[in-house]
Amino acid sequence: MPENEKLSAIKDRELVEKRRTQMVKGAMKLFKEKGFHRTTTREIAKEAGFSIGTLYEYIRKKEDVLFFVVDAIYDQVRSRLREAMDLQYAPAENLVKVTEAYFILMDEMQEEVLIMYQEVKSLNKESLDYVLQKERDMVDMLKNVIIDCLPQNLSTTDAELLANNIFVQGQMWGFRRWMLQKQFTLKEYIERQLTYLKYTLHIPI
Amino acid sequence: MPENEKLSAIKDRELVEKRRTQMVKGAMKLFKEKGFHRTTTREIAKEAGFSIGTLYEYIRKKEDVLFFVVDAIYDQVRSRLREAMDLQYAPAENLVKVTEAYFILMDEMQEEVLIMYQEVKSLNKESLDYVLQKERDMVDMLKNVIIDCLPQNLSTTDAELLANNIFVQGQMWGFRRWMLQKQFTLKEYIERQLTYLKYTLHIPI
Amino acid sequence: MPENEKLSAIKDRELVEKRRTQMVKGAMKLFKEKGFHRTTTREIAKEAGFSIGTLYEYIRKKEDVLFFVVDAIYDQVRSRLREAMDLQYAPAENLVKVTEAYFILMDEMQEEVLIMYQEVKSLNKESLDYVLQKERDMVDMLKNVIIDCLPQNLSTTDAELLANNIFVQGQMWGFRRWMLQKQFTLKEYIERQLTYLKYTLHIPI
Amino acid sequence: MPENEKLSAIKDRELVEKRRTQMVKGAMKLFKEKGFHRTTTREIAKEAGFSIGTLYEYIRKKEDVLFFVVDAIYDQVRSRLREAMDLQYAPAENLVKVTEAYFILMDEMQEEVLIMYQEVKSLNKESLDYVLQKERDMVDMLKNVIIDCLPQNLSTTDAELLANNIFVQGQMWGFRRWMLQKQFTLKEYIERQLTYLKYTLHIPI
DNA sequence: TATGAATGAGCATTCATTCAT
DNA sequence: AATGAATGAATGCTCATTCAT
Repeated sequence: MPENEKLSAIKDRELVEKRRTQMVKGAMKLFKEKGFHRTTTREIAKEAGFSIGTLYEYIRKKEDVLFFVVDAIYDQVRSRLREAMDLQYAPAENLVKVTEAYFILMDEMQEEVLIMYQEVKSLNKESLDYVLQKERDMVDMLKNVIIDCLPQNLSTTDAELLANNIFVQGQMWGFRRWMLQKQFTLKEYIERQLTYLKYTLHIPI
Repeated sequence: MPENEKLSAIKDRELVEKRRTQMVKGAMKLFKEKGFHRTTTREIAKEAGFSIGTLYEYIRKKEDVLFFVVDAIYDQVRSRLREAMDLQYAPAENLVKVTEAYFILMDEMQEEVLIMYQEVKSLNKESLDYVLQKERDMVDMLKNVIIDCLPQNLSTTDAELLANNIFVQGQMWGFRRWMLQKQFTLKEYIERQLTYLKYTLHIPI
Repeated sequence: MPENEKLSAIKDRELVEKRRTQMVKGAMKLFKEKGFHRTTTREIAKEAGFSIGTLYEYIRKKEDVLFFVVDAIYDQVRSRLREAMDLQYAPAENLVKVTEAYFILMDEMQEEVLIMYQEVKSLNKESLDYVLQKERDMVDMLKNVIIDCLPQNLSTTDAELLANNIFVQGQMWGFRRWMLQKQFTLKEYIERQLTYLKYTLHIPI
Repeated sequence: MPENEKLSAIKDRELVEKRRTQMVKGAMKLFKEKGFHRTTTREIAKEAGFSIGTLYEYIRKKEDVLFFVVDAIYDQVRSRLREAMDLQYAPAENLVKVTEAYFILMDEMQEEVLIMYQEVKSLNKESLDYVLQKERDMVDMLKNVIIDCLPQNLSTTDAELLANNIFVQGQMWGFRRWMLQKQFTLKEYIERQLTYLKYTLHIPI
């Protein structure tokens, strides 16, 4: 968020960070259980371990909590995705490793991803743009990994679309769990999706 | 909805149907604009063309409106998907036609699909199960079309997963429009996704 | 208030009138006791005899209550002032009678006048303009009565200023009661102020 | 204020004085802009140049700030009025000079006078009495000047009432500015009011 | 059947005041 | 003396739901 700084009346930056962490942790739990709209600011404050008055020393509006939560989720996903990309392999192997890591990550963060999908619309335009840019960045990371494996008949534009496909396939493991997780184990799911991807990219199985 | 019947105090079935149609139409418009939580029952009644008192003759809780809306969306998608499947072609051709039709449909119903994704969590367990069953049915329809084109190395389980992939790729055209619709026209999007699908299914381009 | 109509969600005009009367009566009592800011909307509703929800069916914001109260006060003053002017006397006599009536009126409405003086600043610009116009109208009424008694050396501009003087002298009987009402009875106060006025206008005592 | 001393926990009298001056200056500015109720203690502290904690070292309740502000206004008016009275003229001339000075003063202090009129009711009884006594003192000063010009047919009681009239006419220049300052310049206003006063007191023009 | 006035629990947000440092 | 983080009671306002007509 651009004017991150102005959001809090508290001067001690470290304290702000600490309280925000408490807040995000508490709010995340509640949002998972009942969604943003059904969670009250009082509940958030209580779950975070401080009073409603204190909560409002660190935010201006309830919506700010949502922003901090969504932002934290994105950061978490991104940092873990980066880790996976730091291990350098040969292009095809790298794609497999990164995709696997991403799918495993999405499995672990199912609830958080659901929050993003269902509540993001409650953010204001500015926060939304900010957050969507983070998503674009992550897709770009995936895209670059794909580009390294691109066969001659596919372009970087294809890489972009395929990155989106993988991205959404990772998310769908969580938000379609009622359908997918009855049919597949995570391992099976990953294997099959990777197989389809390899066919598409003409990578030998 | 299982106890569809109990929902309304009104006896005249036709009237009930008429009022529900009005209600769904009005509510859909409002949900598209501001989501379920931000829409009030008063607004729904007004948009539907009757009073708040009358609205409550046809529902018991605000949530019922959401159910009717989501149900109507599913029915709409399903019936249009059926139409597309009624035209019989050779298996591979059929898959292409049905997928194309589905993607075009998802393009037209972007807003409605967004409602489903974002508000479904507000349904109670019973309604949710009912609605998810409809989604399963539709995935099954797609799955069957895929099965007819399945190469030897893929199983019906793969068909199921691929059906899910297509299903979500259709939806993602709408809910990731901020990313996809800047890069692709609908036609391009469909062509590319079909190409990847063909590679996966070993259908010659 | 210009868009008086839009202020209420209730359709029955008569009921609106009735409820507003209740509301104004209750609010006036509370404002006299503790002022606008110290009075809560809940107290207003209770004093008016209905629930907080009902109160908000008849207003949009707390400030609207203040407007209705101030408006009612002005209307009351104006209508009683009109009555006094309807009795036709000779010019000088008329001025005396009207001024007397006005002072008596101000004595009776001390509390209400205090509300006007102390709370009017809480009205928004539009309401304030509307209300000040009413005050101008009343001053004009007084001015016209004075004009009929004007000696040669005074102009209509003087009449306007003298009208303002009388107007404020009437109000000051209430808001400076802690000083004036210890020294003078109302009768004495009126007599003396009239005497000074007669000297100024060269009316023989 | 009677227990002026008890109000602050700070021992150093000079410091107390300095802080109060800062506080009054800042609060006055804010009260002019938005009134007492709409100004928060935080804003007052900030405008005064210290922290909210420090503010509360020099007051006990928010209301105390109002008292200090009103008290300061009264002192300012009184001291300037005294200055004007120190220049000794002949009685009639003196009255004119003092009244002129008072009107000019009221013109300069319009905003402050408005604060007094509109917020004084928020003071507690004790502070109110204290403050009203100051107003009485000032009226007395004016009264004495009038007494020196009194014609035979008017008593000291008349002098008191006429002092009140002048007093309020000075204030009304500010609080009825929306009406008066469109019709008159300050000079015109003063001239006319003085003329009426002279007629009343039988002072030759 | 239809209406819409009434209700009040519930919510986000504010702000005077305190107190440990 | 000064600071500013913490508190929570208080408040304006909303809105799903009911029910008398």
